[in-house]
Amino acid sequence: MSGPTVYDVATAAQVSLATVDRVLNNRGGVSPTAVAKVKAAVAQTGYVRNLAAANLSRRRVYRFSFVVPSGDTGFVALLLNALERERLALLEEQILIQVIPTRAFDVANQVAALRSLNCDAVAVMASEAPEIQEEVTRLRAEGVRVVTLVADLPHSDREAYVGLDNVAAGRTAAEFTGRFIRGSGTVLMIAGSLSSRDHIERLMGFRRVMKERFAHLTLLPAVEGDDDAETVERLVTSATADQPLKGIYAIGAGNRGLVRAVSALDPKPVTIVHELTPTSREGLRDGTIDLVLDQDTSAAVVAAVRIMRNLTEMRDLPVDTGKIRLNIYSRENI
Amino acid sequence: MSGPTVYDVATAAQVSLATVDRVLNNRGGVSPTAVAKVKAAVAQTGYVRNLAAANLSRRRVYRFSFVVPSGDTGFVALLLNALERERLALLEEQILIQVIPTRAFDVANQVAALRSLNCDAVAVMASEAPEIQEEVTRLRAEGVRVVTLVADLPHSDREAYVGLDNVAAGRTAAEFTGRFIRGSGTVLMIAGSLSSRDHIERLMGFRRVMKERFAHLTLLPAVEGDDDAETVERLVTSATADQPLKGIYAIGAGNRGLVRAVSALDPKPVTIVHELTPTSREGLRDGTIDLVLDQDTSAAVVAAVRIMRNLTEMRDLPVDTGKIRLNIYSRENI
DNA sequence: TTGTACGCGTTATCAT
DNA sequence: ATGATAACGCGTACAA
Repeated sequence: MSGPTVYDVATAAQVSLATVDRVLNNRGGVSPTAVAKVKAAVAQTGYVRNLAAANLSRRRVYRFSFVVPSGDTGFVALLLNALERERLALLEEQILIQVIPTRAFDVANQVAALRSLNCDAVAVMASEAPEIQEEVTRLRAEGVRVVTLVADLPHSDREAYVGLDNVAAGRTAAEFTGRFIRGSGTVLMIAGSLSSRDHIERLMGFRRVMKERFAHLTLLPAVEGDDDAETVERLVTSATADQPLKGIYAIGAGNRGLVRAVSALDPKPVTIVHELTPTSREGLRDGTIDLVLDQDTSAAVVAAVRIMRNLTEMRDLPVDTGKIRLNIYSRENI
Repeated sequence: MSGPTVYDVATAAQVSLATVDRVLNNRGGVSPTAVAKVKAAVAQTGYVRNLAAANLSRRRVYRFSFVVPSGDTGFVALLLNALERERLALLEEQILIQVIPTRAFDVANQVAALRSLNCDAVAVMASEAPEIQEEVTRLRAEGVRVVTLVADLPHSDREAYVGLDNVAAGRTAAEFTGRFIRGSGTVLMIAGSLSSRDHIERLMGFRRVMKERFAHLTLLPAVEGDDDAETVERLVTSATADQPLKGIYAIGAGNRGLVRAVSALDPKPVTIVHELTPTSREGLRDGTIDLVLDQDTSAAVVAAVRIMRNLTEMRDLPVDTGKIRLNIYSRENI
């Protein structure tokens, strides 16, 4: 009923189970003729390996760590939630995940977190600092597979990146900003930090499309909001003191402050932000925010785990893609 | 190393393996005291079931069918591709999927397909005809679990629907149409068929938001394009003969014809279509199409399978949601 | 280079 | 109502 097994393959190939196994998992040490016989038998019987049985038998336990900034609001909160939601289901598949919170922007702390690791693979969300890159190479040298999460470390030894194509995200933001704005005017870009790679990439994409397709709009120099509500609020308020704003692209966190500032403006600027949090959702609903560009945190977690599993399993091979789809939310589709 | 097993639970609870199993999978026929003991033991030991072992042991083979219109272009082609892509991975989890192609709009043919079924569950994408609804009730009576795919049959005995929230899709289309269009003017809506529920729902949502938020735009009566390129092309051309169009919302298939017609127009109307196919992707790239609303076919297949498995497994219980996320594609994020 | 035999954790089939 | 025990299909020592 349930398909041919290794045993069937063995009989068909006239060899033993062990030989079949060696061929199937190409462990070597098998005569060419035996290899051929087994391969023929596999083809003939239509054998497909039973994953459940395989996993059970070798009872491997995967130990994966997630090193992410702590935080109980905004995007990281969503990420941590997603992690907790997935935890049990993953446990049933013998995947143990450990979440190691770090302090955002505190490189020493993040390095310490990476140092204390004891796992098969790790997903890191950290600043792009030399110390951290070094830590990554060290981990890799020790045989730990590492993937970056949300913010890439492209010049490190990381083997995969899971997250948005941030340049594309910026381009998309620009496209909608440009198409939503009536007439000409000025646009403000607020990054969280200008030394954070993902933010810089978003800025790049945004600027480029603005220049290519919406040259009638003026871009103010990008400012840093420190991912902090108060700072963001202040920046918006002071920018509007000089001239009216037609558009705002908020690249980082601190949307609570943004919403406060924007709702006080009379011709409301077209406002596009990142990450679908309770705050941005509310902003969408009441019209303060026009569009939310979101990266699905559950999808990110799932993708990261899948890549880490493939990595620790096949030692490398299939280059799994970690691109997370950019979700666009507007008032009508939240 | 790899966590407590049923055996550990049994010892801790001072009962046999069989009793533990009965409690864990609530099969009944266990004394309340035993139930309590087992539950306590589970909590105390921190037992988590090993999925691989479970799957292996019950070696159930799930037989799922997908009844979908045949077609080698457009949306169904994407769906069929997704099905083929998933097939192998699903096989490894003892899930056998069979795809049964039908002729679109040919009710007799679809009924025949449903009649010939031999499986545990089926995902149907079919017209909303009484004969089909009847067939669904018959299947259900025979113990086959049925879910609808992409197009719902809400008044049938189907147990779940996997697909878009079509009203929300229509609302979203309207929002972007309204925001992209400059000034006032008229908008054309082309459905595939006005007796197809998903299309009607999209129309509803579109009309409602247009009326609520963009009353300065005039809606032409919806026309039927029969999901056919030639027809769609003709409709667009004849509509523009009467007046210039500011916007087009194409709800069904036939985008090749749409692209041909639109690219001949000089002030190009804002054009929003459904499903990311090679044609619509190309339209996005060359500017003929402004936005593509897409439902991820892989996601739909995965969701359908998950629901069918849960359905055939737990006889009902967890009301799994089959809502597929609406993906919005523009020129900058394809 | 090849083969044998046991164990993985769960479910299911028998008895009791 | 409860318990013992045999599969399930694969990986892997260990033996030959």
